[in-house]
Amino acid sequence: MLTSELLPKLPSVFYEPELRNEMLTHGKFLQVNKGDTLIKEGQYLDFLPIVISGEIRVFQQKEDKEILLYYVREGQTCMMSLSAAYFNNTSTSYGVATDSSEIFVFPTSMAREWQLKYPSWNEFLIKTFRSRYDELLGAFESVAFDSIEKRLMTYLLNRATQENSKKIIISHQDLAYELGTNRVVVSRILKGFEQQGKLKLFRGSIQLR
Amino acid sequence: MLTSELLPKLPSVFYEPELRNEMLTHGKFLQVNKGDTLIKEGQYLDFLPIVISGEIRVFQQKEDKEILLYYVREGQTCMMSLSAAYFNNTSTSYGVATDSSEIFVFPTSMAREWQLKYPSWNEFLIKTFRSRYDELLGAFESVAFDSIEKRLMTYLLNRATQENSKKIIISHQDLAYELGTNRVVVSRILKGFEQQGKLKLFRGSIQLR
DNA sequence: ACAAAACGGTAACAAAAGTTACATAAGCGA
DNA sequence: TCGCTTATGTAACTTTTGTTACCGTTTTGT
Repeated sequence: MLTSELLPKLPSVFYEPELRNEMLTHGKFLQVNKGDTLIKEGQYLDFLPIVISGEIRVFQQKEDKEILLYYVREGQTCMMSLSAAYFNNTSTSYGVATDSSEIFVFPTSMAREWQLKYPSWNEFLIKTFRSRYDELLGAFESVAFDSIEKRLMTYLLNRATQENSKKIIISHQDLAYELGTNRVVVSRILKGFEQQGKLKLFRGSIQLR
Repeated sequence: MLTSELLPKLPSVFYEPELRNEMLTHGKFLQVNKGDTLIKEGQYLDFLPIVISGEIRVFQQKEDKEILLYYVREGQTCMMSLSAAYFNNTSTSYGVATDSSEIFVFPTSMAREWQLKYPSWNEFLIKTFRSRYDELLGAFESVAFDSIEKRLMTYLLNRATQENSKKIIISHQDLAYELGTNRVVVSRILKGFEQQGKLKLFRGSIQLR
């Protein structure tokens, strides 16, 4: 239902009142808990989610190895859902909430309709495709060209920037998951960084300097 | 100029006569030679190319290492051009003709206009985004999860399928470039495949069984 | 025909990353 | 508090991949 208190919650991209009304009519807000799986490989997606608050971690998985693709944050939607929306494909990635998050979902069938009706929605779609593509390309380059040592430092610096804090709260094991490598490898490299004075290690966190 | 002999040359995606007319009015056909570089990293793109015949190889490069992203073939356009068309970005990939090819180019400024005017063009754009994304994701997975041995075999099998021939004409050095590795590594693995009876090696070509 | 370039084989070694194993310490729940 | 789980440290070893060097053969350009 369209109420004045819900309206402000949709990202400002959707500035056209008419589009906002349609979104609120056809979609709904959902609360997801930390650790909830929103998208699984092979899953058929009939809804399209926009993140209102919180964060969704999107990654690839194969056997027991996983590797980070990107995060979906406030006002963004995810690529797999989008493309599934257009081609009735199933997802090939996983999406898990890293925090308790609020998302807004609506039927994929609306996405195409709106694209023709609302230039702002169309713009949003193209922008999403583009930025997700760029992020994936970045991840690709990093995996294809960089050593694990470099990827690890890049990850830490990105987190620090993103969270605006030099203290990064994560275990070595989880770092290994993010990079698609092994805990022992991560511990080894981190210890090296510490000895070079680049950071300080604590149980469960890393202090960058 | 719009002539009846040129009309059939545009891919059938653009079935709307009006769109075809516009394309032919604003764009032109270009002949490129084998080895010509169409797109360079950092290059500003003010045209959007559609491949009519031949093949464009799109890859990433960093220092002296390069690695294949995908090929642009008949009726397709490339992601970097597309996204550059929409956001005035420069390219971060390279595009080189693997054969003498014919491409159709038109100003990027038209792409946005047409998107609102012609559903078929819009469809083409979204489809391109989607399929390029999928291809990139495939390349990512392969680099992230597979050994070079597996990637090499996958590459050969793909080529065989694509060209509908079990004889693949390529040197070890060029195979190494495609996979972003070293010639000696490729020779070593290929020799192993040969000893396992999976293929037969010739100078400049590989015969799959 | 001749020299130069391209192609492939292979050895020997180096570096990067993954694996196994075991140890200590910190936190946590009953 | 006690026992279990999680987090980390580290050694020793293996596997994978990359590097350098050198060889002979084939192809190509002039």
